[in-house]
Amino acid sequence: MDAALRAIAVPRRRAILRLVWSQELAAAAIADEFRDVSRPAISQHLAVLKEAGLVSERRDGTRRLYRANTESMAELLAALDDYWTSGLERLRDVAEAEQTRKRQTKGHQP
Amino acid sequence: MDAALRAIAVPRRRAILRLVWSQELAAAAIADEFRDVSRPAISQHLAVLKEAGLVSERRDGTRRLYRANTESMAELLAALDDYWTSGLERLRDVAEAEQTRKRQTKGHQP
DNA sequence: CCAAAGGGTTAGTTGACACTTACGTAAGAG
DNA sequence: CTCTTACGTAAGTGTCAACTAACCCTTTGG
Repeated sequence: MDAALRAIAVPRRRAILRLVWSQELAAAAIADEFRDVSRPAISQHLAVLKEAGLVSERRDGTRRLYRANTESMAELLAALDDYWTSGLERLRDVAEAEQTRKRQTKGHQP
Repeated sequence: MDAALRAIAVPRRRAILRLVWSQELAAAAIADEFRDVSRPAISQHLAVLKEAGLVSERRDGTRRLYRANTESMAELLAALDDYWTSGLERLRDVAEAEQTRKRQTKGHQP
């Protein structure tokens, strides 16, 4: 959940996600939509989104087609809905925040 | 929406939000939950959450009681739900632009 | 009035990250 | 094989933000 939330916290990545929400698009087609940013920047954003499980990649020759993983997004929203009301995991979250400060670069998902 | 998303993208702030989700808590009481971080840090997080409209502040003497604004959170989730499916008319243009570019590069290079 | 409790604010540091340019790599086309 | 297309990766840079330490407001009690 942490990776997905950090991913969509960046406006540019939300815009990318919206572009590939209802159909597959090649990396170049996505990059062409953002003239104020270089193509590698878009590629890096796509890598973050893929790492967070929010988009899926499919190869077609030299091209790479991206598509939003709407299922993961639905799961994220459902998880957010439950997050605040489930008091049982409060202590775990405090501990998690503690870990974040000490080992800032490492992340893992269950 | 941008401010709220950036606010909950930080694990520490999510933990704070959960603490004040179902109960009012004073700043000191919140800070006491996080032993690995200083009180001013919590105060700054609370300011960010308040700025994003996710928590409300109430003064009681010298103390300041915070509580999560559950309505704002519901609005955020609703806005997220709509975000991806709105503005879909642009996507067709993007797809057509890609097809046009493919045809042009295949037969004619400027 | 004065002092303490509660808590926000400022200055400065540090690490993460969104970007850039340059290079590397895989898959057709000629 | 060579060239081009389509993309990712590496290295470097600048900016932002999460943090700490020190300081500065309010409010209440004696």
